[in-house]
Amino acid sequence: MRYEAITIKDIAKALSLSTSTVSRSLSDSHEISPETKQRVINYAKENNYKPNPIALSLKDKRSRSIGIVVSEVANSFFSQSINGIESMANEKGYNVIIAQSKEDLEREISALEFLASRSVDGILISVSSRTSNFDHIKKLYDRGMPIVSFDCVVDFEGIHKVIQDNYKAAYDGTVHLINKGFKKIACIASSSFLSITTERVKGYIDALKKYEPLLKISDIAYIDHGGLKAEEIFDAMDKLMNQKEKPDAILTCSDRITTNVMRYCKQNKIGIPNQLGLIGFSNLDLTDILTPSLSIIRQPAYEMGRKAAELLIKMIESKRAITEFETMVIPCLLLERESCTKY
Amino acid sequence: MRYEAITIKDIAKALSLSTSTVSRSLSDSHEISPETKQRVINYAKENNYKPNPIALSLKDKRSRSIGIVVSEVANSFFSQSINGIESMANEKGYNVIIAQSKEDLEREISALEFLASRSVDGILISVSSRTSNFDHIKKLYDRGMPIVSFDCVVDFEGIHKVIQDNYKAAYDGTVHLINKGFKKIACIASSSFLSITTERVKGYIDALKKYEPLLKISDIAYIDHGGLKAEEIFDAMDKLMNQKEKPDAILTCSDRITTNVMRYCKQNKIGIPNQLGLIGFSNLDLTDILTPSLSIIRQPAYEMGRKAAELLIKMIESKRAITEFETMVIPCLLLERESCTKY
DNA sequence: TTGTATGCGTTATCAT
DNA sequence: ATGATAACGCATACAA
Repeated sequence: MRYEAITIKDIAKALSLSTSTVSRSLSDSHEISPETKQRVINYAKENNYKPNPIALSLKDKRSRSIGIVVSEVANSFFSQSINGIESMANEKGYNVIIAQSKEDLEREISALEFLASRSVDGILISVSSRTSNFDHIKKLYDRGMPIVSFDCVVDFEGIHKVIQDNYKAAYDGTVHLINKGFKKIACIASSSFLSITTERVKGYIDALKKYEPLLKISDIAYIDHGGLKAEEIFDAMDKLMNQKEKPDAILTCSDRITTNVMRYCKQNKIGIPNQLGLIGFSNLDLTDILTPSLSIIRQPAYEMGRKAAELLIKMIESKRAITEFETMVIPCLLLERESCTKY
Repeated sequence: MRYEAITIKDIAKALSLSTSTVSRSLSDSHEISPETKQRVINYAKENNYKPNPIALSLKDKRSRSIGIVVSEVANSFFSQSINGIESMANEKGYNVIIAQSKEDLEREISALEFLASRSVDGILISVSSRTSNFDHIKKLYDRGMPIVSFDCVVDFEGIHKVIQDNYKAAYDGTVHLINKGFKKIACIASSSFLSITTERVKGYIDALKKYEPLLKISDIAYIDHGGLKAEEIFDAMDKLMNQKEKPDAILTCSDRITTNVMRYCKQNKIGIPNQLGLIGFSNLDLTDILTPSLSIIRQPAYEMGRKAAELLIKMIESKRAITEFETMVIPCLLLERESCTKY
């Protein structure tokens, strides 16, 4: 025996009114007599009337819900993003439906279809690290679905993007290592076709160039599948560390890469920073105390989530694209070892 | 210009059929001629027809979505739980709507109302650490909403619960410290009225009792507000460590407590385990390499999420409570320092 | 000021 | 084998 919510019809019957009178009373229409209005409102309140959102959705052709597609919920960056998205959505009266791509293109496509067929009003997506072709997203976008892309962004004409200041963060991080006296700085990044990768790598290279005479050649390794498997990252480290001229420091360009490089160093008894300098993108709680010397680039996950959700809802409610800008850039936070304790 | 999905009506018009014929063809009714059926199916496929889930929801009075209420999405335990919930829900054709209580009773109540009014078919909840009264949940439950409680569970007659083996994990963890030779083991736990707290503390005390002659008196500190603020945990540590007879080891009974005790030790240069033994509940990635001696109790977040979702969906689809059992207990995993590298 | 009728997309129950 | 109609809950254009 499932709970049956009270409807407008029930109220109408109880008060011997028509449904339209009840409906109008509840929406505080001025064309209803004060007494009737009060009677209805009182009865509704007493019986805890709540409009059925599904009926409203059917009528209005909108569900007041937004979909999120990320590769993995159980990832500190994304869970913090979702936190931001949820808080903004909640403020605006939307709810949030989650789907995971698990770093897999097929699953990403079906997640999008799933959300679209669930009639969300709009979608926030950070593409998987295996997504090099954006046709499935463009198709949906072209059919009119409001979409905002964040972090691992999609790149085609017109779509709105919310990103971190990847270039600057990587540049500053590299300079930080240089200032600490490291001479041969390597870089480990994600899939080479992701914009976050190319931007971060560019920041890294530009920093090296600027200080070129001081430095040995650069060394970049790419990890292709989101670094879901630790081994791929360990292999990259093996390769880097077994060279004749091995690096004395590393810039790690994703949460998972940072974590697993630390794990690698631990297992192979490579001291940080005595034997190897390290600065990495990471949103994991605890990285701040991991070693006395680790510096971290915190990604503005929460803020990005809020901004992306705000933008998406604006698009939904204006019923067409916002034209003011296309890409919103949010700065990262460089936590140097000294300031880590403030966290 | 929003994308308008094709409807049964459109198909009917295009093929000069009635909506009922189209509907029946699509549901593969035997009372439709094979030719007509094929024509409809082909047309539907070509035009990418998808039934409108909102219309179905209105008709069937079910939305094929389940709500989740947790204190905080950006928490490794809960994001892993959500991962499990999402994967199970996805398999069963449900989607997942998320709401956060932020460790606040008011927000928990409104989150529940929000979900109920959004017509989810059922709710998974882990109550906030400020929730000592379960009336708001019982009310919803008594009105017929299927609810499964997990982790921080609700306790009233009849409600299904999915929990960790809190007692055993705390017991084993304490014994682990005893076996390592620690003599005065303190315990820091969450709100004293939460079942996870009482169970864990009981495990801790029973372990101490068993080895009593060897050990000094026990020492328990409770952290009341989910440990959202690090200071509360730092204060508890100050108090513990400034006693005449300070502990030589600590059992930390939540993710956040474990993290912040580590942070406290780092800041106060307390070596683990030389100056202080430590074993703690934690699902944070990286804790495994934090110090060479840290042992961890991993909570089965993903599995709990899957089990809880499975149970909830079973309740929803059977349209009444499952009567076989009430509480499902899932074991934790004790990761001792040696085995941590296997993680 | 209030009531009646219609439509949102779908399926079930009647007809035919 | 197919079509017409009602119903799910709500809002609104149209009548009265």
